[in-house]
Amino acid sequence: MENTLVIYNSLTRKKETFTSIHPKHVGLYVCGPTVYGDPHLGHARPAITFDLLFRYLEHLGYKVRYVRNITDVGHLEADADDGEDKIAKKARLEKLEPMEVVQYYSDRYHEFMDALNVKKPSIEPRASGHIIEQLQLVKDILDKGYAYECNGSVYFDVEKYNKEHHYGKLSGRNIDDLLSTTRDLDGQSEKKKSYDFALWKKAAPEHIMRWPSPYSEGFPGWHLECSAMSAKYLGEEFDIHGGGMDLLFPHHECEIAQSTVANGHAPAHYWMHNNMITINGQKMGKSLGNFITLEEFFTGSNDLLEKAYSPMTIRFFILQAQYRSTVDFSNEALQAAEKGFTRLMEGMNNLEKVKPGDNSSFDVAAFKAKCYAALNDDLNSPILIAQLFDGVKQINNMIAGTANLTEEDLTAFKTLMRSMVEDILALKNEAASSAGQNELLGNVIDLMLQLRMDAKKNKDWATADRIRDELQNMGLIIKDTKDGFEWEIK
RNA sequence: GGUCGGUUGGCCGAGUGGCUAGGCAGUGGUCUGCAAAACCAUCUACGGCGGUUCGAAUCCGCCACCGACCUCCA
Repeated sequence: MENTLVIYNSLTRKKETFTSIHPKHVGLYVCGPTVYGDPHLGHARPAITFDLLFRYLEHLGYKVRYVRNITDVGHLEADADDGEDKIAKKARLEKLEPMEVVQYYSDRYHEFMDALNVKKPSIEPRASGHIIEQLQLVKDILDKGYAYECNGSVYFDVEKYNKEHHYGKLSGRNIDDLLSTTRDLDGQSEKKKSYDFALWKKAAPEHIMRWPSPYSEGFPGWHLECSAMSAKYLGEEFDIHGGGMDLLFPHHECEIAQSTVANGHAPAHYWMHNNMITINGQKMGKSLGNFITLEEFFTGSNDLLEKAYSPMTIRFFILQAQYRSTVDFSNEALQAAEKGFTRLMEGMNNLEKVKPGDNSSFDVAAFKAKCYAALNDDLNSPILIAQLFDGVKQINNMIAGTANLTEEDLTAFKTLMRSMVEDILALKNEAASSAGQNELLGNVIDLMLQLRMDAKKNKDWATADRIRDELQNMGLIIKDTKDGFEWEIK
């Protein structure tokens, strides 16, 4: 009877019933953005996926501590052979302080996440603010003998670790396969094995972002921040670790190895990975240069876009696919999502107008059970949305008088629809909010349309049509309804 | 090359061993001074070849194609 949330655990490759370590509390860690570029559609996917999880867990009554980091240090440039920090490189190009770049893109990220109605995490720690914790972790791993120092850099000894643990258990790899498939990278010659990874990296002379350490002036390794910060804020053992599928290997694999050495056990019980957004069947990503930024979506300023798409359209578009499936971008799909979203929002508006009847023509409890069943099955948002469209159909039928609910059932139905749409999927009516921003303008438009109604009553079609056409030319959408009119700003 | 995943109707996208996914588009209808919008109804499907089964798009095998990871990536 109680809600039983089942989530797909990447670690076991199975759907598992979710049980939190501490009753009624959930620790959730999600890999956040690297702030050296404008947020794009790919960033929206994990943010929205785990926002849904965050909201649903809270809805179920859990107290959730949601930690999502900001990576502002550390990652190596793929095409650069100097091992230069990404952020430092961008900073030099733009003649800015690295922290200025970080600040700018962090703000941009937050701005667009707000637009997408993504709830802020409980804690948003920065890698650069946790150098001490990361250095402690390096020392700990060194002391335990699972790392070695070479020319001021410290590397994790994968081979040694693999003797007692399975390095690759998350991503389904084994150490022998890795040997033959790793490429040449900077510092490869310093490492004992190509699959060893850096815990601390000595900074090249031109490197701006650097911190003192017992090993060298340098910066922490690529995967260390998440191990350090998750342990700091959620404990050595926590419930759920999330992130994009592209982080599964090596990033999360390395995290597991580091944390396992430091703490004696693996960090997270459940690992969740959202799939990628594709464009023409290919992953949308920075390295491929085929990404569309969120700003471009919202303004339509990209050649690939036929028009602008609102934040809620993007959110709905992403929620229309289950998080473990790829979503293929196309204008056709976006426009379909836009229309579907509008239909859902109109249904929600109509819900307010529904009057109770003497009996109930459909089963609210069964409908409710279907909604929860969808969410409980590994956050199956597309199924939930399909159910909600059934709800919309019922709303419209009730307005038309071909369906009805008793007062008690109607109250339950309204509560359910609102909590699903507004609280859990976090979709909101954009048209209503934009009109509400300017009361004076709204009143003027209402007056004009009232005059049009009068003209219609007098069969003065010329005046009626003129008012409609001119308002439309100004960018309004005018809709006649049975007993009046509706309008919105396009 | 290794590992993993996918292939559903015009498009997107769920799911399941036999019972309508849903949205968009299309078609028919209702409403309407006209138009738009809205609402109602409705058609087209499960990559190929074998196998298991009373029955498979759903399970198994093979093949084809696509993608992800193996390098920073959401």
